[in-house]
Amino acid sequence: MRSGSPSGSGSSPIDDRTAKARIRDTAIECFAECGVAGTTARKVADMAGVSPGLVIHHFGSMEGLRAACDEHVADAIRRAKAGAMASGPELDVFGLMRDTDIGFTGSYLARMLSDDSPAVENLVDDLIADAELYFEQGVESGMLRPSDDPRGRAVVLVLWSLGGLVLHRHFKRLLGADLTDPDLATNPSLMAYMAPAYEILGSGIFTEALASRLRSAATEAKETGPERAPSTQSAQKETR
Amino acid sequence: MRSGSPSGSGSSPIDDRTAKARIRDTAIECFAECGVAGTTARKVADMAGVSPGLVIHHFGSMEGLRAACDEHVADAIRRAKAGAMASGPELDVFGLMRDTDIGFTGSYLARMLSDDSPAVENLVDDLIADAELYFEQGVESGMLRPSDDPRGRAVVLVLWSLGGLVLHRHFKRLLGADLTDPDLATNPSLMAYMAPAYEILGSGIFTEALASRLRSAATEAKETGPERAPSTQSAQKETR
DNA sequence: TAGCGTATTGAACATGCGTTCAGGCTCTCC
DNA sequence: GGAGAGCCTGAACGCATGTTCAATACGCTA
Repeated sequence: MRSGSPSGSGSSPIDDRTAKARIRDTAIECFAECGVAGTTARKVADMAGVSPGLVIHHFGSMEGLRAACDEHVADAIRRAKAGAMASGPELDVFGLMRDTDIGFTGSYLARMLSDDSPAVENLVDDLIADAELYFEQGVESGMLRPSDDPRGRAVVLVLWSLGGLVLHRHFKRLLGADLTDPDLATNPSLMAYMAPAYEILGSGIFTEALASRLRSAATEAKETGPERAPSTQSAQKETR
Repeated sequence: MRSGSPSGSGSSPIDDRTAKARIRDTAIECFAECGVAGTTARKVADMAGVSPGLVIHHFGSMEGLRAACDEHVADAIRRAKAGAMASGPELDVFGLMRDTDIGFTGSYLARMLSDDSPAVENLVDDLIADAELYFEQGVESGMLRPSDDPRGRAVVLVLWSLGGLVLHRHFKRLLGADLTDPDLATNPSLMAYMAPAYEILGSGIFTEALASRLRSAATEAKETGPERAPSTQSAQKETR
């Protein structure tokens, strides 16, 4: 097997990555496609063309490999976002992966978001902080409506978007839109998702009649005191 | 160990479930808490107070157990929804779990949604069909705005909601709202999630200025022809 | 009471896993 | 040229897993 040493002459245009980098990239692909449980050291080793022992030698354990992948993907997304931010703020969070050039970033993130991982937690926190900033700028420039709870709105919108990414299989099945497509930016099928999403974000779904009813119910609930803690839903369920 | 036969006199108020039912319920709890990978036949058997062999004897294999749990949870949700529908349609999809009295339904669903499972797929399809119906009724009664794409809107809203359920750990961490709380209906902390959600669904987040800009960009894109396939985002990214 | 079928056990099996380790290979530097 | 360091292999180990199976306990029917 070829050594793939980075100190080589560079005459080989095929694959000049370190074996360690190759293992990491392969693992990201494998985690994204098979999930954490379906990814074994032997499978990664086979796909990367190395021995199982080398996987452990470079990353200490499978947990270490997983952590390295988390960090690498989080960094890639952060870099992409930083680049996007430098060239102008964005108003939406749906195009998170747009500028990330690593193909499996979306699928990988989709897998990892539902697990517990410090790196992913930090990434989510960053995305929300960024979104809150974007939204603030959007409000100032008159593009976005102000919110009673800017942070809450950012959290809900980012997590809805990321949740949609996690459920990308269902979106693909139901709308034909693949949110993890590496060529996200140029994929026309994405419109099946974006159009309804922008409709909702554009004007909401409630009519003014219902919205005012909900508002009055909420204020009423506040005045009655929080100990009754009636959910907003109760306003809709008065027929029951 | 006690037999737990269902043909008993019924004098034992402790647990009159069949061993098979006990295994299934325990497995749902275990799948919900530890995920598919973390759930082993021995662990389920221990928690249910039976031998590992009995788990396989009743369900054929771990895959069979998983399928039985899927079906059971899907049925429970469907039953709850049917009951709710009989007493009046609901306008939102956030209270999906509200009437489901089995504590781990929410957590279980959150785990299973991101995997592939025919039972869960059917359930999602049903939820979306129901939501589309609810929305239609809401439009007719003047509560909801009509949509250019009613099905697309239903798909996006249901999957955003379910995606939020999958990411419940992040919601809990960031807003303190636990979407998988068995006592969802009476949980006041849920407001931290519901308030921003209703704000977004109430009036959207775009101002009329941006909305009209997006609309004109979309029609322009349609007229230019689909072969260029510019995404809606391009309207926002003209500074880049 | 005898017989039968189901429920249940606990020991066993094969498999695949993560991980370890002794050793070979290939560079680099003295 | 020789020594050393790092990369890498492949066989091995111990372990946990899903599953099988013979044997036992129980409850119902005749």
